[in-house]
Amino acid sequence: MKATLEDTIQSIYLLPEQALKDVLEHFHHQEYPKNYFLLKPGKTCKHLWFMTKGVARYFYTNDQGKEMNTWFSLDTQIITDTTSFVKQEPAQESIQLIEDSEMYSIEYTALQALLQKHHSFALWYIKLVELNYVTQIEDRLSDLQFLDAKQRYQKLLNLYPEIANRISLGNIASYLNITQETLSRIRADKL
Amino acid sequence: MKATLEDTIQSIYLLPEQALKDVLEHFHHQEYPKNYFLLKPGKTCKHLWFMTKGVARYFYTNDQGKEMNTWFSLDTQIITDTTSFVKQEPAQESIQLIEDSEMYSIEYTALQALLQKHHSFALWYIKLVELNYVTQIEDRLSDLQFLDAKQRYQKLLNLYPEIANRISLGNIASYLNITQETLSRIRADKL
DNA sequence: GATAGCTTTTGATGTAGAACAAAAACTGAT
DNA sequence: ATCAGTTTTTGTTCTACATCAAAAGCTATC
Repeated sequence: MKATLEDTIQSIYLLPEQALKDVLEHFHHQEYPKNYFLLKPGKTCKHLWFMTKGVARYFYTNDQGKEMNTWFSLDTQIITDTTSFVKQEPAQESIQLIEDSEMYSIEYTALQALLQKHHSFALWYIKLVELNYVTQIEDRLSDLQFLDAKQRYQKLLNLYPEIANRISLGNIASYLNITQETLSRIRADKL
Repeated sequence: MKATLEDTIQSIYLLPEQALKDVLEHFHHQEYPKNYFLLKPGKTCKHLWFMTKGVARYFYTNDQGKEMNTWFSLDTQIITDTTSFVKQEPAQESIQLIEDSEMYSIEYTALQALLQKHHSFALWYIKLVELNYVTQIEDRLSDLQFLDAKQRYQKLLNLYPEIANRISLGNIASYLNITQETLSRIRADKL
């Protein structure tokens, strides 16, 4: 059974009926094909997306032109380039879909207006930022600091059991900050 | 010239007079000596601190008992264990002062009450979280992913020119995720 | 079912930084 | 000034993972 946008919103922080109605009117449903770019470097991130189906990857392109994944969003996650979105300044990373995907989105300006208009929505947004941005990033940070490649891979598998089927080895390796050769050896249990 | 607590608060997001007054009444001034622990693992972080003078380090103790620094706060920064504070669950890390320090603090419950009471304070807290937590952690995350030890050290020196005088080599090395031997060699320019 | 284009695996060699050990340089208290 | 404790430096060896190269396995299209 598929969660509705309303369920997702209410699960973050309960909004009174009036505010909820107003908020829902500012979200728009969209479908995008595999390989579509939600964000490219140099562009300012204008949206907060609630993905309902699909997969996205976040990546940087380094000086040698190599793409380095920093994050994946699977199915029911929130997507945005936090730094670009909150500061409304040009992004440095790309966000690209790696499956056909469906999502709801709200624009930065609409979000700001709703934050000013509804005290309850401001409290909702606090929960969203605290739980979805802060906690997630901190987790990832401590993984990078304390775990080796194999442990990071196992933790990723635990978090997203389907990841091995839906995301290519190269993309996962890049996220883990190791080469695909190393990840292949980890899978074959030679490391 | 020393910034007041009021200046610091207002620089994040301007509060109307009534809310500001109410907020200021819930902050308390404190002084703690060098080596004092603001937080120990297993304890829930109940405070948000605004340091006005001093230095703190954040660290984990790993299974082998080795302390690993994850962050420093110098002088005018905001201190808290974000994950423990926002979820009100036991912390995994320690926060310890490495100089005699002065700060203002507000308690979790007081903060929550103020968020409910003042719409403007909720908007203020959104800015605080967006700029002080999110942006900072994301920065650190991308450093860890893309820069080698020497580049990370140079960036740290750039950000806090006084750090080399106020924080020991061992503590800095631990933060950079390298051994003190390696940092010593970087300083001597042998790497 | 042959061809082309990806993706994954296997092998050999190289390197940044760890680990261990010990010396040298500070710091501070007596 | 002297001794004890801490912090920093120097030297050697070791290891996780990178890099380069090539083979093997998929998948899709005509």
